[in-house]
Amino acid sequence: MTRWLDDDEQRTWRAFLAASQLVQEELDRQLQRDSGMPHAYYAMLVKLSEAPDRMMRMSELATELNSSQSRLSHAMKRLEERGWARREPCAADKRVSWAILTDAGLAALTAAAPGHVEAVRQTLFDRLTPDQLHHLREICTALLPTSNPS
Amino acid sequence: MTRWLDDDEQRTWRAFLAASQLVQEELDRQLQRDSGMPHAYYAMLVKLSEAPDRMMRMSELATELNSSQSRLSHAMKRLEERGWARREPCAADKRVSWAILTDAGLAALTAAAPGHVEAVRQTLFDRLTPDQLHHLREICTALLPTSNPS
DNA sequence: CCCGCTTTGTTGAGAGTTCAAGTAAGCTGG
DNA sequence: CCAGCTTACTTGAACTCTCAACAAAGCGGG
Repeated sequence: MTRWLDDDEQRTWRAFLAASQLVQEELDRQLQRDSGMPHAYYAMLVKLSEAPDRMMRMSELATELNSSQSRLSHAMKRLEERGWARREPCAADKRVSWAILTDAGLAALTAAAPGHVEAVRQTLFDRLTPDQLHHLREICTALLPTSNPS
Repeated sequence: MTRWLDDDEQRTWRAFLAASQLVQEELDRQLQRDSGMPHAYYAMLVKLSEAPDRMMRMSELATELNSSQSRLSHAMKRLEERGWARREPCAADKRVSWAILTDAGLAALTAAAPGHVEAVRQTLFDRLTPDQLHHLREICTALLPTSNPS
């Protein structure tokens, strides 16, 4: 007995799918084109830049980014190759790697940020009313796992 | 003069990003795990199944799926390998390929649908109130290009 | 008619993601 | 204390996606 979607639900679902894909792809394309990095890398740079001493444990970074450890590990390898980040072993717990944002990485982030923010405005904020933005935030918060500790 | 995001906007943006990634990844994972196909393939099967004679031109399919032609072409190759679809040249316009859903493809879709719909309910509909769903639909519609013919 | 532009679609290389497997280190109960 | 479970992270293979380049067919003005 499948609980199929009715017509209204279908339309809502497809609109949500299309809109979220549109935004993600638009943002990814902008960053790739203008700054030569995918959005996933940008997010890593942001998180690291906000951390004390610009460093975080790999697993902590993965958690905050809702990323798999595998993905993060591959991505960090690329960031290291570009000189945007480096890894250091942790003396206290030898399983742990510290991910550290380098000066070059911070510079890359600083260079990329204005164009990215502008794109975010154009694809999201400029298209919605303040009321809609308020609703959107509540809706998205409701969808996130921390708000649904079932 | 970058129009930076204020604190409120930051939170809205990050919530939206996290929520839309969560839903997309959850749905993709469910389909891959239970039916051995990525969500992109599922969407192709759905569109073809709704088309007259279960066939569409490649470019039309790409447009409706908001997909690049390249992506669609690669994906269609896979679907053909699995026997879920086939391509036929169009006599009227020799540039065109018809993408056609096979019986096996329809069967695969039919088998995958219940689990997918259940996952959609669990990750989206069951977590939002009717009011929120209404708002969500309007918000997503506002984000889509057809509603912004600037 | 035909040269050039557009449309339709494919292909290959490069890059990112996923999944499963593997390594190494910390922890825990008997 | 040590066997076994868990945590942290890495690796390689398979797969998808993107981008640029390409081919082929329609189209349209001179």
